[in-house]
Amino acid sequence: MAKEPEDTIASRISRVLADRIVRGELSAGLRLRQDHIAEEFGASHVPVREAFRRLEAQGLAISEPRRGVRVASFDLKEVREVAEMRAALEVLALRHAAKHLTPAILDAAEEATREGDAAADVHAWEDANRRFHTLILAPCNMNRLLASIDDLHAASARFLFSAWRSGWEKRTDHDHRAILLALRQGRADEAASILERHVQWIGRAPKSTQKGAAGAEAFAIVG
Amino acid sequence: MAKEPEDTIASRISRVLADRIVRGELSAGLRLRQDHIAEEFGASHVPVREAFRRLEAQGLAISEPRRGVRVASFDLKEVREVAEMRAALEVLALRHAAKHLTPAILDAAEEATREGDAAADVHAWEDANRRFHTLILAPCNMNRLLASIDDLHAASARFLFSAWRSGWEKRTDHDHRAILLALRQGRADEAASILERHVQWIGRAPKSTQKGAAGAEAFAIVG
DNA sequence: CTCAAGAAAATTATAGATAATTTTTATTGT
DNA sequence: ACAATAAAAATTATCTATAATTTTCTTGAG
Repeated sequence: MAKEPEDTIASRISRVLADRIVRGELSAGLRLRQDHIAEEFGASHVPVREAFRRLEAQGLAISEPRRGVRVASFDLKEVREVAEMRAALEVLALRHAAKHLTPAILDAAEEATREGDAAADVHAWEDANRRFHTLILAPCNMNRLLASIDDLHAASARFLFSAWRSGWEKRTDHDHRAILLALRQGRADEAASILERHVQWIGRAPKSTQKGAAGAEAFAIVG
Repeated sequence: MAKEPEDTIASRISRVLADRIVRGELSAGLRLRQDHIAEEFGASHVPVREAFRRLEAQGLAISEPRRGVRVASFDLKEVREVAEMRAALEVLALRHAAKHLTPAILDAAEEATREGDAAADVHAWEDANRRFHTLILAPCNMNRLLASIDDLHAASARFLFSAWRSGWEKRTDHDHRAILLALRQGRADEAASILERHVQWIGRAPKSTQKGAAGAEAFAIVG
């Protein structure tokens, strides 16, 4: 059969831990004890430490010498920072990707949007959302840029999952559709400017719910 | 006396190796053998591996499972990618920093510009250049953004040092001065747009030298 | 003389062990 | 009861050792 995509234990551990942090299974500030994690994965602590360095670079954990590693905390200010970085970088990526977008790619992105609209829970929505963004940006063919955007997506998703307490309510993503329409019509600049606005909504505008009761705790979570 | 700023061996190794890669002492594609590096630093290979993970995240090294780590290679396409990312992110940083800039900071940035103009070699110039950018951007107070910009600066500097074969020739940085003037006069938007253009010159336009002999090998190296 | 097999050396990835440090718990004096 | 302090436990950072893999070297067939 095919080789496992990950050869080293360290990369597997870092991927699993990153996923747990993003999904909120490991909450902010929690101490990550290398021996315990090593035991859980049936490994020694050496690969665990390597995984830690990776999480650190992704901004998902912070490490203090001799005091160990903990899950990175984040506040609204940081969420906005990530949103603005995403806006800046995704616009750049889209500008370069635009000329390489094919109808097939745009169809796939439209399908991802539909899946997002139909998503039954926040995780399914996030998955479809990420797929949409990746589909229209990947053709820019700039690996470093795409890697940075990926890390920022993870940070966004982390906020999304942590902020989402109540049930999931389906809705239609008009921004995604507007972006696709503009791209189909060759209006790349307009697509980019919608994307820029779209991404910046994260953690920015208070969301007006039907009850209006959520108050200051509710934020627009899109992107 | 004061504690060393770096407590762990791993971070010291990663800093030294990063510096060597950026300065071109370790050339692209070179294999980094953990035991040799460990021996040089009088350490075991465990902290060396942790340093590797950090260099990987910074884009200065690439690692293939079981095949070791080598110094990352880079081509002109990647240099442009980095320049465009820098442009996007530095503009964002400057927009936020602008309102916090004091005359004292701008004076220090002007001094850095003067030092750059007077620099006797490319390393001194790069040092002053980086100081200029850091001075005017740091007040944005967005740590994640600043960390990303730092990594991109390192990549730019690496290209600068590698491309610079001939002797250093002094010149006056008009862009830096124009940015400072705009900032002093409260025209943040104009400062940002000059900065955007300024940074993108890296690796972009062929540089016209007095001899005209350098040809396709010469690129504008500023920023 | 070139090229491919196979042996030898080097190298990676991981485990297990240890000293130093930090955190937790227990203890004592007020 | 409470704070300060001392003893105990846990944890980190690092080193040394080892199995598995890759690279290099050697050698023999065509």
